Amino acid sequence: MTDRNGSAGPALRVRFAPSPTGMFHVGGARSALFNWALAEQAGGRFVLRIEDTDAARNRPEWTEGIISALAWIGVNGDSPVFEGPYFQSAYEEQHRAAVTRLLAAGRAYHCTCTRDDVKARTGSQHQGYDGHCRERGLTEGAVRYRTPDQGVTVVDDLVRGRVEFPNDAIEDFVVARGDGSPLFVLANVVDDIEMRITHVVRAEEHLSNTPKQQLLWEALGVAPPVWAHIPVIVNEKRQKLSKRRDKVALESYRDEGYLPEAMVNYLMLLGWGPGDDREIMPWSEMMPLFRLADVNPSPAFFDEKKLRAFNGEYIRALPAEVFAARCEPWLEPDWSREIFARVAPLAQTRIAVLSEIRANVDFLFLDEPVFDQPSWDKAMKPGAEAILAGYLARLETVSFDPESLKEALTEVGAEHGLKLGKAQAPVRVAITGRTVGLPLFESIEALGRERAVDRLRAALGRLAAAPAPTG
RNA sequence: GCCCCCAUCGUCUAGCGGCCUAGGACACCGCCCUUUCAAGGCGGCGGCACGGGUUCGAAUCCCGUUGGGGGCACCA
Repeated sequence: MTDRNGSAGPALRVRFAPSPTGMFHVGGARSALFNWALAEQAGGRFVLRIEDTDAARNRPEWTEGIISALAWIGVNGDSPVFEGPYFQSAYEEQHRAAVTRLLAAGRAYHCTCTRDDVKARTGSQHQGYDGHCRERGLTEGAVRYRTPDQGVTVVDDLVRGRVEFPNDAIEDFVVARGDGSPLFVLANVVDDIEMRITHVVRAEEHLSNTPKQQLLWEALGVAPPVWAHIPVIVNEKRQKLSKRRDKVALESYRDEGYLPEAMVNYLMLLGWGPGDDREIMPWSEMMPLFRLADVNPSPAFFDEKKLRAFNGEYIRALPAEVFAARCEPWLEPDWSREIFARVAPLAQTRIAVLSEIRANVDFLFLDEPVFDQPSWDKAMKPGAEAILAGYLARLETVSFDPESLKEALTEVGAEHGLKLGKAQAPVRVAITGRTVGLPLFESIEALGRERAVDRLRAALGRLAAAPAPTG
C-alpha cells in the first residue's frame, strides 16, 4: 500500500541537495520545507546533501549560509529526522565506479567529439549529439550514456502525473568528462542511490533532466524513486526567481525582520494549501496535512506584500515580552530597555517587519529626534507656533500621565479653534520628528517632562529661525 | 529550433461532475472606531483564457487554439 505521498511507510527518505553557489534562495527554502514535512510526517529522514562538485563556483561560506538559513526555518540537526550534511565531493569514488560499470555493461561509451564537431555534422547547435562515436570502440574521451532510440521514457510524477518523453529526443548525454570526472546528472543519481533516497522532491526545472536520470537508475540496476516536481516560484513578470534580478536571499528577509514562523507559513502556501479556509497556521498543524498530490502544478508568484501581512499577524500574536525580545537585534545597545519595554506594545500593532521598530522608537533615545522634512513642512503650518507655545506652557505643570497630557492639548487646541486631531500634529513632529507614529501622549510620558519641554522649545526655535510660510 | 510543464479574482489559493448565483486570504476601495498611523469591525470591487466535444449536468473529464513558463553544457 502506498499513501497519497506515494510512501511505502517509515522507510521514507527524502533529500535536499543545494549547491553552495550563492545566497540561499527562497525557492530552495520551500523545497526544503516540502521535503521536511514529508520526512517529519512519515517519521522518515531528510538528507541534506551539499552538491559542491563545481569547485569554481563554490565557496565555503555559502555552505555555512545554507545550513544556518535552513536552521532558521526550523530544518536542523536538532531533529532526529535530519541527516547530514553530506558533501557530494566526498563521493567521487562511487561516481567513477558507476561510470566504469556503465562502460563495462555497454550502456555507455567514450566519445572524443567536441561541440564544434557535432555542430559541424548536424548543422545545428540545438540538434543534440548525433551518436558519432557510439560504435567506434574508443578507450578515452568523455563518456556518454547510450540512450534508447525508440519508444518513450515515462516519468511518473506525483505532482504532474504521467509524463512521457520520446526517446529520440533524449540525446546520448555525457556522464563523465574527458578527464574522467563525473557530471552532475550522474553524481546526483549515484548519490541518491547511495543514500537510499525513496522520494525525489525538487523544483520543476529538473523535470527535463528526469528521464535521463531515470534511465541511469535503471541502468545501475535500481528501481527509480518516486518523483515529484514542484512548481517554480516566479517574480511579477512570471519568470523564475533569479539571484541576479530578484530579491531571493532568505537571509535578506531574515535581516529585515521577517519572523521565521511567518516565512515558513507563507512559503508552504506557495503551491499548496491546507484545504480549508485557513491560511495562518503553525508548522505543527500544517506539517501533517501536507500531501504531494495536493501540490498545485502551476508556478506561484512570490508576493512580498502578502508575506508582510502574514508577518504582521505573527508579530501581533506574540506575547509582549517576546515581541520586545525579538526586537533586540534592531535596537542600539545604549537604548534603555526599560523605556523600550514600556512602548513596545504600542509599536507591536504598527509594524509589519521587525526592522521597522527603530523608526517608531528612536526618538525616545536620541538627543534630538530625526526630523523628517516633509513631516515638518506639513505639520508646521501657520498657527503651529501658538499650539506649541501654549502646550509648552502647560507641559511644565500638568500631571504627567497620558490622560492629563491629552486633556491639556485638547484645551490648547480648543483655544485656537482646533480639534485634537489637528492640534496634535505640530506637537507630534516636535516630539518625534515625524507625522505618524506611536500614540502621542504615551510617547510624551515615556520621554519625560524635561525632555519633552526641551523638544517643544527646540521646535519653537527652529520655527523662529525659519518661519512657516504664510498662506 | 527541439522536448516538457502550466492555465479559477491583480496575487496566493478552495474546488477533484450536480453542495458554485465559484469560497477564503493578500492587495485595493468605502464606512465605523479613533490623538496621528496602525490594529480591529463591517461592507464593496474582482475570476473559471478561448473554441470544440463527452454528459441529463462541466470550473471540474477529453481534444484543439492562444497565452505563459521551464529545460536543452565535457555547470549544478
